[in-house]
Amino acid sequence: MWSNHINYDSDMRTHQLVLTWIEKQLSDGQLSVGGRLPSERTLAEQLAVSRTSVREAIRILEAMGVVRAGVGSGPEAGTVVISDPTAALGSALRLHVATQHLPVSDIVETRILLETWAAARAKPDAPELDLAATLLGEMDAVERVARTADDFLALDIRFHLALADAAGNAVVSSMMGSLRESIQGYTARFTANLPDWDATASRLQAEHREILAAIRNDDGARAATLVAAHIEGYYREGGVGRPAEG
Amino acid sequence: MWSNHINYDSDMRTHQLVLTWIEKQLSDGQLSVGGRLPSERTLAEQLAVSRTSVREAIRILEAMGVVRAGVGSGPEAGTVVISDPTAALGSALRLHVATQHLPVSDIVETRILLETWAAARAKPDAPELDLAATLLGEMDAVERVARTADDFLALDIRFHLALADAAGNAVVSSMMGSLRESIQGYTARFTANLPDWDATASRLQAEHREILAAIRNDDGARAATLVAAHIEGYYREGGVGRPAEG
DNA sequence: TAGTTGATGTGGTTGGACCACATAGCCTAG
DNA sequence: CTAGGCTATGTGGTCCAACCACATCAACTA
Repeated sequence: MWSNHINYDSDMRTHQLVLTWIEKQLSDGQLSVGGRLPSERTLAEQLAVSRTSVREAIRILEAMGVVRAGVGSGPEAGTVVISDPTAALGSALRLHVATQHLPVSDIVETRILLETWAAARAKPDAPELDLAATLLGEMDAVERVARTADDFLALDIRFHLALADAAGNAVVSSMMGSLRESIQGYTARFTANLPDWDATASRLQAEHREILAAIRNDDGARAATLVAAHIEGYYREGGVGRPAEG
Repeated sequence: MWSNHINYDSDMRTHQLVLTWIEKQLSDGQLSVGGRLPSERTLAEQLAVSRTSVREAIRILEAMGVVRAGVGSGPEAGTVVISDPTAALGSALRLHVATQHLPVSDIVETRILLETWAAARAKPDAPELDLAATLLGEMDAVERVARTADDFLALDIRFHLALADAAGNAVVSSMMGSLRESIQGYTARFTANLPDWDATASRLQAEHREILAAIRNDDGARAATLVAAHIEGYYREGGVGRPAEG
């Protein structure tokens, strides 16, 4: 029933045939990250389909973050296999938020779930924590010099992603990134309306340091608690998107 | 007519322009689930692009689970807006697993995380639990009559998804579904090799009933513990350890 | 009245053409 | 001999004009 057998004579749409062929190349290891697909014209000829169908398949893979297409010649050109799961998940989540079928509150709630788990699981000596510490310093610098929320938030996102990465689970990392991306505009919108950004930034930084310290002390439970409070507090301060009572 | 304020950056690829236009229609509520897009030819003319570019955009939306394209005439034809986030996330995860950049162990781990949370959060009177109970009965019937692992597993998946749905978080539900889909072939592969399927099925059913009972008793903590043991035990029985990482 | 048949409109597919781009390599001026 | 410019080549990006299979509906026919 779940056989991996490919029926090339079925009523499958042409671009799906191409898609299946490429996915099989990936599964079999004949194509891997960094590798390049045959040119669109070559692929069309090999699979006996039109270039249009090949392009539709490639467009899907591009949207999924599996390939990157580049014009011209040289190493940057052609269609090359990459691996950017966050792009695909983020686009999908953003689109479905647009259809009103994915409440922002559910996204925030899921983010808390994943990030809390990551904080609890992160090892005190994870190298990603060094990056997180560096980012904290940069946020301090931004606060002293420019005091712009945008720059601070960009670093804040990278800090939280670094914490998630420290848990060592690629799926959780990707999902975290995509969740952030899908509500990025939403977050920035009410951040701009905060009454006292400097105070907020200072508080966020203090909380960041507490979280990092807890992880460094191997106190996963405390780190998780702090992370949950940190995120919930931030969104509550914006006066929006409070997840259901819990 | 379409006096939107989209930034028509000249460096944007044509299909992305179409994508942006459609996404804006969704955000503005001028397009919603159940609604139909203009025909490909009409859309091409309105946006002053080729039908090819329109089709590439639609192909992406289709892969993202945002639209469904149907030929012919009538209510089932045309390109209609749907909302199937699971399809997009599942395809993306499956593709990236194929590129060896998302370890199956990470997916299983994430599944345990999400499903444990869902079990702990599900309300005892959630209507989805009735469906879960019905599915348990059907699994019993399958076991008595046919004893095929495939049919049983199909119901098993629906049971677990029902539990996830009971938590009332659409993002978690979608992610759960996509995680299952992405490792479906993987799961079925070693299930076929289990030494005594009947015994395994009976044990799984007993555990299912325990989990459901715990949720009905409003004992979220116990339900979560049972779910974690249930999933971990299943994958362990299949002789699947954590894939070597390095 | 019941069945057939054609018109209409949908997405699906194809081949060909042209464009912008980026490299590699030849080729000329100095 | 070198440095610069120019051309050949190959890539993806875009567009067009067909044709197909399909599904409905309305007009027509027995």
